[in-house]
Amino acid sequence: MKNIPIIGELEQAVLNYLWKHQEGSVKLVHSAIGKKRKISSNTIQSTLERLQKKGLLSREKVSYAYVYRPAVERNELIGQWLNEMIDSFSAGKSEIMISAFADLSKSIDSESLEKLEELIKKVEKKNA
Amino acid sequence: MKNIPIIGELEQAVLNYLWKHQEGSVKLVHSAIGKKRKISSNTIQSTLERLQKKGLLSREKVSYAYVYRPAVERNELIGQWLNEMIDSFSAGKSEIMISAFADLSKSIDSESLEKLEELIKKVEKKNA
DNA sequence: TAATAAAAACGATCACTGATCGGTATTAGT
DNA sequence: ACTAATACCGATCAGTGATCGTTTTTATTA
Repeated sequence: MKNIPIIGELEQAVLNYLWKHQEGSVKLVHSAIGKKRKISSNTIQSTLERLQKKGLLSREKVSYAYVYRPAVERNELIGQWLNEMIDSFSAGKSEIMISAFADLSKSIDSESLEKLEELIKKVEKKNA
Repeated sequence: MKNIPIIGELEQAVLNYLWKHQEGSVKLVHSAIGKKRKISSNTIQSTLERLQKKGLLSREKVSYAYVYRPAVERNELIGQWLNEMIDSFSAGKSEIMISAFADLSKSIDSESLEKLEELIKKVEKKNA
């Protein structure tokens, strides 16, 4: 649960692909995002391996190729990362929440607002 | 407004110090956090310079030493990072907000909850 | 079972960046 | 002008992401 790894640009793209498509082999991922970048299959392979070592992907051998899958949810990852950030800057969680919200609120939809309100009510009741 | 820099451990500590104390010279910062780490004044100095180059600190010459100050608010910085993170993972801002909130809600105080509620109401009115 | 083709594993290089510090150049007071 | 404090310069070292060529493994099939 320690060290949330910071990841590079290609790693990010690969993760995004896998979050969207559930799974992928070296070949698939290379076809999807490697070819446009004109990088070799090997580069994709080592990127997948790196992500797996970091615990962000899991893999399973199917026939004689690995199939990689995300080992963490996207939101979970961002949440952990945010938490780590907040802790290392010893910032107040509530304040961050609020100021982040003020920033993001421009692009938040009314449905989500309702969900947030519900959550808040729940927490308030619990704390009462 | 591009490239928000990721920062190292010492840089973090230095930033934390300056956020807490408003300002500091090389000497001061070194006394406060450099000595414990048994690192030279120069190391602190180049760290301050690096942060300044990144736009996270400003500085002003007082007599013949620089005084460094934070150029960004802590919350603002974290907010920007969070935003960048969310964008680069093309995640839905609303969902992130909600799931992050669910995570952090355990440690959020009632005062902050009220603030959040107010903010939400404001946004709702605007969107109405 | 031996050959083959596909994929994995290994390891090397390169670039960038944070941490670290020694030495040299500046500069503000006396 | 002299001196001490400080800034500036540049060098080294370590970690890591990106990149790829080469070697090894392995599942299939001839």
